[in-house]
Amino acid sequence: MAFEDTFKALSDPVRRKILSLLKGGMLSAGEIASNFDMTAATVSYHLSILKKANLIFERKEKNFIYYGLNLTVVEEMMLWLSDLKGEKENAEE
Amino acid sequence: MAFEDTFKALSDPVRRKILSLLKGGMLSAGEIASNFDMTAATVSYHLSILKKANLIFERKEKNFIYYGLNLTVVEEMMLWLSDLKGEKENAEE
DNA sequence: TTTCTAATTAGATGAATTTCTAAATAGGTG
DNA sequence: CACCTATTTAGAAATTCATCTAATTAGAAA
Repeated sequence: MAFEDTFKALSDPVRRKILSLLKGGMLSAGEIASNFDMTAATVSYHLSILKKANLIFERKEKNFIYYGLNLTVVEEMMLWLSDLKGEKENAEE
Repeated sequence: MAFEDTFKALSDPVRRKILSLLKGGMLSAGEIASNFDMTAATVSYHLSILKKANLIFERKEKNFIYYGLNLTVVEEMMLWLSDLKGEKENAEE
């Protein structure tokens, strides 16, 4: 839910791969899980972390749950990173 | 040393604060540590993780060790993040 | 060379993370 | 309703992580 959570969420390779998968469009929990060599429960755990970090959203349809990318928080991360770089060239402290 | 390590390194608030401190220029391990409420040993541990992730470099001088920002890997992270965003608008996959 | 200062390494410990299996929820279908 | 399918939740085990204290390394200075 906070900045902190976004960085934490991105720190795991499984979660980064989930986000990459979702670049192609929304996918159900099961479709996502089929890309990994781990149980659906474990993937569900990772989805919950991405959801808490606001990196994905869900839409229920029938008895499926579809997940999609939410990129608004990614902007904030990029701002933080470019600030790290920016001050070097401009040296306007 | 890898992409993985960069994200992991950035996932901790102490380490992010260290990077922010270094925006102002190089600092010795002791100067960095004085900004935190933890032992120098612990800060040293965080520095070692940032170093492994290639986010900082060190220069020894007298019996001090000065640390400075290394921003080349930050570029890679930003590319990864903007790719996440990029494919949405262009939809060229 | 002995001592002081700066910093890291080693080892221990508690907390957080990732994973699994088993059970629970919940929406369709016969 | 009874059952099937999709997914999550609960609880436990294994691993990783952040932190501390104590010891070590290494350079500077007396």
